[in-house]
Formats: sequence, structure tokens, C-alpha cells
Amino acid sequence: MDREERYRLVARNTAEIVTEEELDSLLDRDPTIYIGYAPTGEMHIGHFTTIRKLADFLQAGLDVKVLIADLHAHLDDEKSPFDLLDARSAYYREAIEGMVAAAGADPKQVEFVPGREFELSSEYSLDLLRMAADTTVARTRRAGSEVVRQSENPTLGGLLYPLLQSLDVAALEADIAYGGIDQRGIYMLSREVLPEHGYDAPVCLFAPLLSGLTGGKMSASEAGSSITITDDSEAVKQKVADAYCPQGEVEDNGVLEYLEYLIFPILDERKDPFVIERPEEYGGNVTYEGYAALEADFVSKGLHPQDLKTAAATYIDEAIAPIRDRFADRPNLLIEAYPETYD
RNA sequence: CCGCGCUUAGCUCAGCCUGGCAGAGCAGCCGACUGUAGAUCGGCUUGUCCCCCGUUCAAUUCGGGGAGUGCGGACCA
Repeated sequence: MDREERYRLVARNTAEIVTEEELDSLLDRDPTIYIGYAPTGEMHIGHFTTIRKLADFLQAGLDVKVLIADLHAHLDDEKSPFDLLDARSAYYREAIEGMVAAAGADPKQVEFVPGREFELSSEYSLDLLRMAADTTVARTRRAGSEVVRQSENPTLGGLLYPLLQSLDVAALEADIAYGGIDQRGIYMLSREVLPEHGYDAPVCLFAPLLSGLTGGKMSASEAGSSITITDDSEAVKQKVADAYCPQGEVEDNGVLEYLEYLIFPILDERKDPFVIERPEEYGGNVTYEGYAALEADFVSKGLHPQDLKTAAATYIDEAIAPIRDRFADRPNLLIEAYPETYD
């Protein structure tokens, strides 16, 4: 694969790259890229889009590491109780492997690292404390404002969170930090503070944050706003049917975004087309080879939201089906990770 | 260690002073209008009023005790 194609694969479907020049020069070799997931709530289709891209990285020859950020899950307002960290980490790992496989890549090529495996070492702790000594409360709050749950009385855990995440980059020896654009504040802090403590500033790659199905931002606390990776066919159908999807409009349109960032890349990998079945009355069936043509038809109102939704639900359901099947075989993973929901 | 505040619907909170069938907004659900959804309109659901004891015909409300949570003060050799 030539250099240009590698860059294209790594950079496609991203919201921002800091900086493009730095990324390009990293491709002189095979750099290490990492993304961290805090094992909190159940994983959804938003996670899937970021994980889908790991397939791009692998194909471009990058070393891919996934941090299962167990301590972060607890430090951020105790989103996960300490006692559930192991169970949720196991669930996240299985889910992520399932998504990588569903994206057409080999999960064995991804290196998984639990946070507690290295975040408690004395070197890490010392670095953390030294960073804490020269980082103001205001600075760390600003850095974490889009990620860490905000409250009137923030805990020390939430304030430490951005510093841990910065040190993770160094400890994992990652050249590139990958994550949603909501992580921008934290990694900009990393770029500032890591060099002051003897480490390299990471190149940053940010994924766009996709809209929720109810319009506006996707929210984990709003059930209808996202499709969970273990939702059954009926739930997928229902959620897509209920989705905010104004005719001809692209903005805040979750249905279109899932097609662009998740479904089409997967179909592209398999060289499959996207087929919309439509009554003759409304123009009959249509086939799309790429997202751009579909969006153009939708914007010109040649493609009605109802027909789009029906097809989208089918393809989304098909995309998560293999992941759902994995958990059907191992129901304890979910029961133990989310006893309140599944027990 | 001391003082003060808070705890009521899924969420944010009002009500308590002056005891009398537990409320609002948001969310959710159902209809109407749309070849989807949303918006709009109409309708509807939801409660261990933190716990225990006491006073009272009657306690979410008053008194006592306790729990959880938050803030402040004191201590600073």
C-alpha cells in the first residue's frame, strides 16, 4: 500500500487532525495509535463508528492499542461502581472485539490494555503527582469539561481524570491519540503538559460525534437516542422509525450519519451496495454504491425519509447482528456487568 | 470536633411557616396532522414525600432521634 493510500485510510471520516503534517511524517514508519474506552454504560452505535475505524488503522499498518480505562470509569463521578469494573471491562472487551470483527478486521491484531495494569505503577503515580503539582484546577476542569461529568461540587477524581489520560498516552507509548472530538480538550492539555515532563506530545485524531436519533447530541442517558449493540431487531426497527429525520435535511440527522460513518464503510469493505426497496408508487428500488449519491438524493428530496429509514434499519440490524450473537452465547457478560438491567 | 442547609414523579424542583385527598416544568406514553420523525394541538400515566419514634381525629408539613449528601467554621504544636 502506498503512502498516500495509508494516509487517506487513517484520515478519512475524521473531524480533526492535530496536525496533518505531524501525522504525515509519522507514516515514515508504523506508528502506534491508541483509543481509550471507560467501561461505564452499555456500548452503542456511536462507539461502533469509532471502533469501525480501527479497521482502517489496521489496514494502514498501524499498531492499534485499546485501553480499557477502568479507573477512569470510576473516577468520573463513579459512573461505574468499583466492584463492577472487572465485569464491565470484560463486557467492553468482548463488545469491542465483536465490533472490530463486524467491521471486517481481525480482533487479534488489537492489543487490549486494562488501565489498572499500568496506572498504579510507582513511575506512573509519581508522574501523576508531579503533573498535579503544576496544573491548575481551572486548567484541568476546562480540559475535561466535555468528557467528565460536571457538577457544582466536582470530586478530585474528575479533576485528576485529564491528567491520567494524558499520562496514558505516554505509558502506552502511543504516537497518536484517537478519540471522539469531545476528547479534544483533554488531548490539547496532553500536548501542552507531556513535553514539560519529558514525553512527546501526541498527534491527535478526532472522530466526529454523531447525532442522536432523537435529534441533537447522542445521549447515553436517553434510551431512544442511540441503538445499543445488543438491541434486538425489533428495537432497532422501532428506534430508527422514531428517529428525527426531516425530509431533505442533513443537519442533526442521525440516520444519515450512521449510514455515512458506519454502514457505508462496512459495505465498502465488503464491496456490497446499499439497496433501498421502495414501492413502485414512489419510484421503485434504488441502489447506491456510495454515501455521497444517497445524500444527494435525500437532499433533493428524491429519497423520502420513510424509505430511507426502512432500509437503514435493516442494514444497521445486520451490522450489529454478529455482536448480538456473541452475547447471546455468553449472557453472563451482560448480567454481571449490568445487574440492575439484566438480572 | 462544632454549626448550618438539603433529601418530594425518570430529571430539575415548588409545597411545609399557618397539619385536612401530593403539585409544576421537562421527559415518557396515546391520539390528530403529515407517505417518516420532529414541531404544533388534544389527552394520559408516574410517588416508600429518606428512615424510625412521638404529638394529633388527621403528619410530606409540627417535635425528637437517625441516615445520606453538601457547605461553612474551628483546630493548625
